Amino acid sequence: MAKNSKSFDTNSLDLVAARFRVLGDPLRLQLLHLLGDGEMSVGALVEASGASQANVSKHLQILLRAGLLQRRKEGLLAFYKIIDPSIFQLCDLVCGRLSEQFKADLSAIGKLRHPGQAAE
Amino acid sequence: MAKNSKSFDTNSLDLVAARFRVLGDPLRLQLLHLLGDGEMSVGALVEASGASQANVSKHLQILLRAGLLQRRKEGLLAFYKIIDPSIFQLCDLVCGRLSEQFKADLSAIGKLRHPGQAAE
DNA sequence: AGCGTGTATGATTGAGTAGTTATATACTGA
DNA sequence: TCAGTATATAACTACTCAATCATACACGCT
Repeated sequence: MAKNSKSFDTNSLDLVAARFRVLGDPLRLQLLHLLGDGEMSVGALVEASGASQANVSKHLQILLRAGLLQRRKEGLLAFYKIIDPSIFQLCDLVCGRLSEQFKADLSAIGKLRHPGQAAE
Repeated sequence: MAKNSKSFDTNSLDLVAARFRVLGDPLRLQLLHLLGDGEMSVGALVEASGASQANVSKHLQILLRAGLLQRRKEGLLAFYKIIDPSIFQLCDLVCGRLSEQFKADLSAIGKLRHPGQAAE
């Protein structure tokens, strides 16, 4: 019998957390977004992102090893593309939630100016 | 006119990445999962998670400041609860994707043992 | 072969942060 | 008031990791 009643073991939590951490970098999100329109070469991603070649390449490896990207070599060029576009659902969920929070925060700030009978 | 054609400015990417990073820690995911069944006190979370009181409290502050949790004080106790259960959709998406990848990896390993004309 | 281009990678540095320990704060009850 | 309990926080350590620089690797060309 398990010592506690958690329905997830530590290992699963680590895996999910690691996946979230892969998405937790602005440059990686930008690369994913750029690849949303289709396959691109490293050079094209470097130019479009404005980041250094070494840095772009390194982040592409991280996304590749995470199983989010696919790599195809053609002559000198390496083309990357998104394997499963469902990641964008993740980003959309986060974006939607963030903008909701912003709206709520703005509303809260508004209320601060009318501290009337705030029944909180 | 924007200098480039990216549809996201750097700031939005930072915000989304920061939100993903909040979810990128196993203990925070565990706390969120525990809170999935409803409001809990810090002490209860400490016991259920097995982590130290200081650590649990710190991670709760992170989730609180991120706008994922709500806090209610009752006497000595502090109760936390999830504001928007839609975060679990995020976790579900990630879990689903991860298990798909595992299945694919297993299948790939299987193919290694029959390098012949493996027709999947 | 050597040269040039595109991409990957090792070494290093610096920033961020998870965990611990100890302490501070807030509340309850005697 | 003081003692005790629940929670938050400060100081510290150790680790992770993003960015840069330099270099290695892979491929096409002449």
